[in-house]
Amino acid sequence: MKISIKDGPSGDIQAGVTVGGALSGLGVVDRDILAAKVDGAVVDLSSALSGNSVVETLRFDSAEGREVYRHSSTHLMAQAVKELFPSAQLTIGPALEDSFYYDFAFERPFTPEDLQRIEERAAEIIKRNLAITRREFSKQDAIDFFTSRGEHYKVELIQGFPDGEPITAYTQGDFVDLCRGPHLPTTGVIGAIKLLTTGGAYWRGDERNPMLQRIYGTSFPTQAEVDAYMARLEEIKRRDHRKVGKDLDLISIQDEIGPGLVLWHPKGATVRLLIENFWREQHIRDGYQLVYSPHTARLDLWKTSGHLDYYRENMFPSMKLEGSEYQLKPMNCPYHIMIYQSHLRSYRDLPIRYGELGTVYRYERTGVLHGLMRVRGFTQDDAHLFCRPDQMEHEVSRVLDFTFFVLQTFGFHQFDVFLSTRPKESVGSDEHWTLATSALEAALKSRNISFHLDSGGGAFYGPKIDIKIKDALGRSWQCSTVQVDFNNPERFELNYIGEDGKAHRPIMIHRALMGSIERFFGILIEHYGGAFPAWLAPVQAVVMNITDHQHDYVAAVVAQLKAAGFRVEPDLRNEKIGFKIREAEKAKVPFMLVAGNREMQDGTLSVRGRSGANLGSKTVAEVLDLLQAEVTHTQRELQPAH
RNA sequence: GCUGGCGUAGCUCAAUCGGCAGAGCAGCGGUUUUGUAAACCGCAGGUUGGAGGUUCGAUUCCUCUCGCCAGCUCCA
Repeated sequence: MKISIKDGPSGDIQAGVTVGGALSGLGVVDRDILAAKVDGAVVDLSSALSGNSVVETLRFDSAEGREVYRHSSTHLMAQAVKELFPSAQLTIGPALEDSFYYDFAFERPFTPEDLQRIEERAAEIIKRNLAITRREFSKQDAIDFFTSRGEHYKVELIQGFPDGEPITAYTQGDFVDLCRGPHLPTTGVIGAIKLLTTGGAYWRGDERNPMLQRIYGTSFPTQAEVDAYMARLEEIKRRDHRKVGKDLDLISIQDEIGPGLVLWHPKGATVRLLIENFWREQHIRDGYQLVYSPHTARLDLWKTSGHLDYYRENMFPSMKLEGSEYQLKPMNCPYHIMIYQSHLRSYRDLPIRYGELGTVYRYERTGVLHGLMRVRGFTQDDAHLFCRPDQMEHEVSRVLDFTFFVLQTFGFHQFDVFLSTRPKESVGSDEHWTLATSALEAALKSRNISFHLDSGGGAFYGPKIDIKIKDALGRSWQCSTVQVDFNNPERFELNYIGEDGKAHRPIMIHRALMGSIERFFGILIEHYGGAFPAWLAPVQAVVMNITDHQHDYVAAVVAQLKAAGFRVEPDLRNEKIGFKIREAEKAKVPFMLVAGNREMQDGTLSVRGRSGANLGSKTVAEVLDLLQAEVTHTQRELQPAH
């Protein structure tokens, strides 16, 4: 049979030879080959070739190769666990993006000491270099086999599999695991394994099921790569917005105030103010009308909107007042709808775009609260667009342009875009769903945005586009969302008078660019590690004197810089210059302006950039230009694309 | 909400077996007048998250409770 290796040789190979055999037969000998893709399917190197095929070799540099590598790593870890803790039962153990986990049914949580031992045992199993072999069972044989081994969770899994299809398991030494594969040829292929953490996880992800013990780990071809991965985890920890937020005195969340309720300290509030000012300016420029709405409303409003039926478990309890009930707002939409409703609208009025930095309150279960990322009171950068069906695609395109422009201004340049379509349970006609979904898709295509399809992932009231940003550490965060809503226009009986003199129902689009200011701020903190660009830095420069002689000079310079609109603070304390520099560095101030006698005589300042850059001596006028240039650097990006 | 872990000074952390709650930094008062990431001396700082219990005696052991952390589930 004819075998051709992708990007490699090809030739005749005897039928029935394994992939690995074919590779070596064609002279492709490479210990880094982990598995192969034959006619599109990822297979073991030990799998047999049955006919003419195109074989693509998979190494650690491909996502599929890494998946096989991590998957075999979970088996390696599971084998180590079974050897040390025979009573632990196997459940499932998949590969993640750059790590893996395995869930065990075990009578107690694993301790860090256990982890240490498991890791050592895993390293030992690597040294044993056990062959990893595939085995097929009939369903009944598989059930008998795993029952005899006491692996009751595996048996439950097998029972859920369709009848008649062969069931596969992989064996390495005494260890056998139910698994579809594929896997590495031997345990010795794994270079370095590192176990990370333990935690609880429900069987099949359902909180009514028993709690299993999950162990997370990672593996790489070399120890150096493991070390680099661990260093990255350290960096993530170092940038944690909860730590940086405290260190830089930006925000606090205090027991006395309540969980998930954020206090914005002056420096955090300064950054927020800058974000909000930018947001408002740009919205006005982009044709939005800004509105305000109260934090509470009669409960009836939430009955009409349907929130009481669909969202109650996420709402704060209502409060009684003067014989009626009031509800703290979990959403801004009903208010914007009521503003729309306050007049009879003409087709000429549309589109109407209402924007609000609207603070909402949602009851989140205690276990899900997380710093600024998940809170109970937060401000959405919300807007609701009311438009005619024929305007939908254009409006969505505008929102997309606006979103990318805003996100890029804040230093985010990588995005993952998802288009979510109709879920099983939904309202609205097929016609509406098709119209809206194709409008969203057309808008994405018109902007040449590549996206992933999340089939059935839409809201019950309409399809949506979600945009996830990637931060400096490559992590994804969901912020922006554009959602079409068929539900609210119906519930509130929204109308506009068309050209034909008749009432028509407008389309409503919900959208948020940053999502929540709290979360976005948390992401920004971690993205920049607290070192905000000059236009966002709460303090842009600190002017420091070397001795008391320059006291008045520094005070005068600060006054001058402040008058020019910059956020500048003096540091006139009786401290050595090294100490003042250290404090300003710790506070992540972009510029440190030092004045000694030399500078005072020349009317200059010695300029130090963040993290030690010596920018030399500059006159006060030159410093003003420098600061202006830094701020304008961002402002240049502020030109909307349309 | 569930499983596990943890709450000690503003911050970071000590305190042996249940036996006088301690250090560094920050703060305050002095000394020092300093050249690019930590000058020196002194002072002050605590209901050990909260409530109850065991005990001659509880930061330490037990119960409850509040909060935080990790994981699960859920989400902006």
